[in-house]
Amino acid sequence: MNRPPPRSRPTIEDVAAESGVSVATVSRALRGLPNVAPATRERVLAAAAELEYETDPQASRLASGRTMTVGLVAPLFGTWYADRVVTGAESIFADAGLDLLVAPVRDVQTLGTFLDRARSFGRRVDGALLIDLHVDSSQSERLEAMGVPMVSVGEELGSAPSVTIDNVAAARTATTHLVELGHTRVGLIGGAHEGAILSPVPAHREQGWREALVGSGLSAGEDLVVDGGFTVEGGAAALADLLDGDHPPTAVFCMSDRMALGAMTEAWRRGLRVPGDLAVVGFDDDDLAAAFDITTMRQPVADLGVRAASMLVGLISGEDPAVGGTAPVELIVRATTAPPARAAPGPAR
Amino acid sequence: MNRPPPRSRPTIEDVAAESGVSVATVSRALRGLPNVAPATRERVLAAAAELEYETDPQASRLASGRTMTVGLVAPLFGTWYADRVVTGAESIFADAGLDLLVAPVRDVQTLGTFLDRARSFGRRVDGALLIDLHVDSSQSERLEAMGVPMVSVGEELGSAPSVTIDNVAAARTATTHLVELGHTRVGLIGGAHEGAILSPVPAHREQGWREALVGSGLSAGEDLVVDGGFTVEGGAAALADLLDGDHPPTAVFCMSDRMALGAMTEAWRRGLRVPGDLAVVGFDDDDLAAAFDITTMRQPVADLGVRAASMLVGLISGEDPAVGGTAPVELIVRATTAPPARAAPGPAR
DNA sequence: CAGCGTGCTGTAAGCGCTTACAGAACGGCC
DNA sequence: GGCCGTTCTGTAAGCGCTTACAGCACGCTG
Repeated sequence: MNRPPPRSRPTIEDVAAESGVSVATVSRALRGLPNVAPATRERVLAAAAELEYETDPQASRLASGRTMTVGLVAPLFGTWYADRVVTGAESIFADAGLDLLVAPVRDVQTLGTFLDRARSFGRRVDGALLIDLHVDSSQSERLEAMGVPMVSVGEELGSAPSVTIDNVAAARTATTHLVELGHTRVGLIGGAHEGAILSPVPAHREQGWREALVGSGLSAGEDLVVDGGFTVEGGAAALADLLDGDHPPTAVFCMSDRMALGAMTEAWRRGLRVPGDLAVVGFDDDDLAAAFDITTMRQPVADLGVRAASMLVGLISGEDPAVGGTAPVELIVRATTAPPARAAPGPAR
Repeated sequence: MNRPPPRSRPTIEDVAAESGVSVATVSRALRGLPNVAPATRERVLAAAAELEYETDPQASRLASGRTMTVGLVAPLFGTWYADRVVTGAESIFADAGLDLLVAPVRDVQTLGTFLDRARSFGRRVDGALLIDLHVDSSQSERLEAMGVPMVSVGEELGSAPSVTIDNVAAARTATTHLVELGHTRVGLIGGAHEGAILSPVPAHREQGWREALVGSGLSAGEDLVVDGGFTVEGGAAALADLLDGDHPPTAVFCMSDRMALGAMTEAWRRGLRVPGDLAVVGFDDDDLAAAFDITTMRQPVADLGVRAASMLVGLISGEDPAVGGTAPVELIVRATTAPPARAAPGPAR
């Protein structure tokens, strides 16, 4: 079936022989532990370098009980969000010498199969980063079965510390921006996450939208709320619904940039100008927001990754369970917001 | 019967004791090896189930020399392409009991750091899947240092077998589609991959475009070729260049759907109708192509992932090095292509 | 009935590290 | 000088599996 490695690699014993010390000392020297005389350490390091020795990770893992690996539980590929989080996190993990084992979880089904083998997964990692993952309480219990420290990014998740943003405040800021421009009918394009697992995040954003409107004495009626499914097409369809209503809005706050883009294309198709006839605010500040010059709420996603990774590394090395954190969200005003045409009639542009 | 061992996790020895056989037999039974009497196997399985025994992966790896892990080396993390490939590949790997270790390689720099530790990475995996990764010959050499079987997806890569598409033929098909509609000036929006590592793929697609035009006696001049950098913004800028030229095209073939989308928005901004005033063909059939109803060349990306993963699993278990494969590409005609307005004047629609 | 292949099981030697514990060398202190 | 604390180093016992090899029982064959 399988053949052993082509050439026998040097073992720790070879290094010990080469440098004239015991394997224990080599192990200590190589790992930078104290209680090794500087001269000895140098000799060991030289020998290791000369032999091109590299510690066997499997042996080290078995002996130490540490896997030196962290799990990434996420809809890892394909989403801008997870990508940015990982971008931020990976260097932290790399610095800590931790490998990245992924558990792609992209829908209810893959989540189920993951949860089924959570215990097994837990044996392969020292900790796990849960990205944009929402589970109910029974699933949360199965998650705990992993038996390793975890940190959640983007969602509050059971007892695990989390790194998130204040979605209510962010939505309030976005909506207030539109209100301050003079809009009095501000639609909301949101929805449940497509994963079909109900996340509280959309609800929080809706709450922020509502607070901003109600606080200004404006309507936050149900006729202003449409589900866009967090997709481009959904955003387009949602705006169509909104515009076909009795009392269409002059502005919309979308819970994602992709939906904002969808809404914009629907507006264009109808011959409406953005922002002249319709102001649009997105959420995320992803690559498309930049490409289409969309006013949006910028999440410091890479930074969330950094924070979460640092926290996880801390937990793994036995530090006190941190309380989690909330990162700031910033309004980025670009080309898709302006006062309503009627309120401030001016040159077409 | 009832064991009150306050032990942490059960070991294989516990299972052996419980089922009254030796650890060797337990090991064989659990792994489905032959030479185990059916009755014995059943007894072992029952004992393992009762004790909730699960093989320790680290110990197994050390003893067997197999890591039961594959590496995922992907340059454009978070891209639709890598996402689809992994989606296809993961179930194959899961079925083979292989874990997924990722090496995010998103630009020249991360590629460099990865190559530096390629040897080390190779000790942690039994094989590697290289997604959309292009390297020059010296880098290719460092890749080989991994010392494990590899399969490349999307790019020909040194001596590793690869699973790709016929980019020349695909581009030819796309361009021919436009020519057959009656277009005589067909622009090309392409470019090098953003990774700044030169890939032969764009060159192949350009060749296909050229072949189609030249074969029909049409111009394939340099003034029809613009670099769009494989981004939405780049696509928009590229089309702007094209349209500002002396003899603008009535159709463009874009090497990616994202650039096609960019081109379309630029056309819209100028008041041009797609496909009426400008026909557009993209490449990939990614999520945006569907959302914007873009005519495009569909790559069976998930299928590439499946093929590549299967091939890699084969290689790992010592099968003959397969020769790689070429997957079919399909023209998906949607709403962005039509005969040129002048050639076939018709209802505005 | 000796001889032998076949099918199953057990013994035990690793796999290459980490780490508890013991030992050695040394200097300071009473 | 005896005693003790410090530092550094070595010994060796695992970590929990896999697997080469040996052994054994059995049924056939000649």
